[in-house]
Amino acid sequence: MEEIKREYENFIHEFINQDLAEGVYDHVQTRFPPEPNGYLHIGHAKAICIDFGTALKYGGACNLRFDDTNPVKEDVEYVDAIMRDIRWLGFEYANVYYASDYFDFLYDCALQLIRDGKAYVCDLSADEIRETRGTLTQPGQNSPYRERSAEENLDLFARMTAGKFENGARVLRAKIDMSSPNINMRDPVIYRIVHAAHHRTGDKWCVYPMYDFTHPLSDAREGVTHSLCSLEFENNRPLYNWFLRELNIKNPPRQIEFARMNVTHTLTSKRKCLRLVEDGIVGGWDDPRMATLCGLRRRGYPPEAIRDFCEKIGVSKAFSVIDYSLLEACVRDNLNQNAPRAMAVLRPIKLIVDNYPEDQTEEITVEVNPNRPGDGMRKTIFSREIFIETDDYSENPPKGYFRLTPGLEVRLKGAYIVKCTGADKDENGQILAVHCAYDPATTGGNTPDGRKVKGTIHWVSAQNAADCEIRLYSRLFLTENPSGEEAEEDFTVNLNPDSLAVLTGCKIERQLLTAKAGDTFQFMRQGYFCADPDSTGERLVFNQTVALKDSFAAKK
RNA sequence: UGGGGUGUAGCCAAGCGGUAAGGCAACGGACUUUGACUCCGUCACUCGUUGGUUCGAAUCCAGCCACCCCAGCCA
Repeated sequence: MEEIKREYENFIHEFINQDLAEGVYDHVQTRFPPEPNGYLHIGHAKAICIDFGTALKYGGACNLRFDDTNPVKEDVEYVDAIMRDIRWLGFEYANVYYASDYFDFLYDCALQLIRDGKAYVCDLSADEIRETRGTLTQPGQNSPYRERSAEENLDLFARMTAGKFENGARVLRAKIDMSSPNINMRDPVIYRIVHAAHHRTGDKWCVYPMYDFTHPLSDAREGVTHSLCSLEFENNRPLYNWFLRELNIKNPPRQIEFARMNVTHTLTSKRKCLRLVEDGIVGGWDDPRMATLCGLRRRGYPPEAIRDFCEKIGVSKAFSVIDYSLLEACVRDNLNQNAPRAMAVLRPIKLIVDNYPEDQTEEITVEVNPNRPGDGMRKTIFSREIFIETDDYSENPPKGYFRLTPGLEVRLKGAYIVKCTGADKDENGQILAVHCAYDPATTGGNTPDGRKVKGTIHWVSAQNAADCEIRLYSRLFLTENPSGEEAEEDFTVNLNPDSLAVLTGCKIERQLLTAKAGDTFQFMRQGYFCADPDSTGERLVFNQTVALKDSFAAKK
C-alpha cells in the first residue's frame, strides 16, 4: 500500500509538501473550475482526478467552481451535466461555487484598483488595442487613456456599468507594463461591456470580468491554497500573482501547472465536439463514440477504470499523447474483474445436435463471473438446435485449429462435448448448418473419462431467441486522424430472456455479454460489449475475442 | 523573432551526483470449460545534441537542436 502511494507522488505534491513544511499553508484546498460551455471529456478527467485527488491526499476540500464570466457562451445545460459527470466519476465536491456569485466582490476589487491608480478605462477599440499591444518582439505603446485620473476612471466605469455604452465601446484595463516581454502583462483588459443575459445573474450586469482577473480573486475568496491548472496558463501566472499582490490579498493561493492529457484517436476539442453535435453527426454529447464522460459512461466504461487510467498516466509537465490502448487496458482490467458474463453469437451458423431429442430442452448453469465465484451461477437453455460462431467451424482447418471440424470433438461451454459429423450445404457449397452428436456422459462439459478436449466454444439456443435492437459501433472513436475508423453500423440482435444472445449480421466474433431482451448495446472496439446503462441500469461487458482471433491469425 | 515551458524505449513515466523503477504495447513460453483471463520470461551499455566540471553525470554548467504556449474585449 505504501508503495502504491509513493508511486503517485509527483511534482505537485513536492510543491505542496514544501509549502506545508515551510508553513506557507497549514492545510490544502483545491478547486475544479470548468467553464459551463460544454461537456466534460476524458481530458477533464485527469484534471478532476488531480484536483480532487490532491485535496483527498492532504485531507483538504476540493470545490467545484463554475468559471462563468462569459455569458454569451455559457448555459445551465452544461452546469447540470458537469455536476452529474463529476459525481459519476466518483468525486464529491465540498461546495458548488460560481464565479458569478463574486461579481459584486470582483467589482469592488476593480474599484480598488482604479482608486489605487492601477486600472483605467480605455476608450480604444478592440482593433486599436491589438495594434498598440505590440508583437512578440516589439513592445506595446501606452494607451492615450492610460493616465486618466482615478475620478474620471471611476465615473467612466460607473457609466459602463450603468449600461451607458455599447458593447466594445470601452474596457477597464490593468495598468501594468506595455513593454513587458510577457504579453499578458501589457495592460490586460479586466472588464468588458457585454449586453447579454447571464444564465445566473440575468440582466443585472452588462460589464463582465475577464478570466485573468476573476480566477486569482475567486481562488483567494474561497480559500484555495493550490490552484492547479494546465500548462497553457503558465504565462498567466505572473498576472495571477499581480492581482493578488496589488490587492493585498493575504495568504494568496499558489498556481501550479501540469500538462493536460491527450489521448490518441480521441477528439476533445470543445469546438469540434460541439459541431459534431450540432451537425447531427453524433446523437448528442453522450453519444458512445464521443470522448465525453457521459459518452464513456454510455459506452459502459466504469468510472473506476477511468480513475485508474488517470493514476496510471501520472502527472508531469511533458507534453504527451497517451496511447488509447492504456485506457482500454484499464477498462478491460476492471471489466474482467467485475462484469457479469454471458454468451453471444455474432455471425451465427446453426449447429444441430442430431442425437439430442427434438422436443427436449434442459437448463444448464454457468458461472456469472469466473473471477468472482461469489456472484453465483446463471442459467441458460440447451436444445437440439443452437447457434455457434461461423468461424468456430472449419472444414479444412489450418494447423493448430482446435474448434469444430469434422470428426473432432469440441466442448460447448457449460453443456456437452460434441463431435462434428458434417454439414449441410446449398448448391453453391455454402454451409447451411453443421451437424454433430453429443456425448450424454459429458454433462456440464465435464469429461468423466479424463479425455482432453482442447477447444471450448460458446453457443446460444436457437429456440429461445427474441428480437431486439442493437446498435453496434465498429469503432468507438471519432478521430481527427483520417485513418481512424469511424463506422457505425446498426444490427439486429436476437436476445432471449435468459441472457443468451444471437447477434446477426455483424462482423465481430466471439463476444461474451450479459443481456436481457430489450437491452441496447454498444459494441466497443474489438474487445467488449456494453449494455447501455441508461436503458438497462446495469453495466455489462467483457470479452476477449478479437484479440484471440488476432493472435490466432498471427500464428498461421 | 521576445518571453514562458518541455525533451528518458513504440506510448506514458520514475529517477534529484554512485552506474536507467513501473505500466501500456510488442514478442516468446506455461496454464486454461472460450486461443480470453492468469502466470513466467524478453524488451534503453543509455537519457534531444555537443562540449565542460567530476574518481564518477540522465542528474551540475555552457552552447546548440526540436517541439509546445502567449500578440481574445475566450477560458
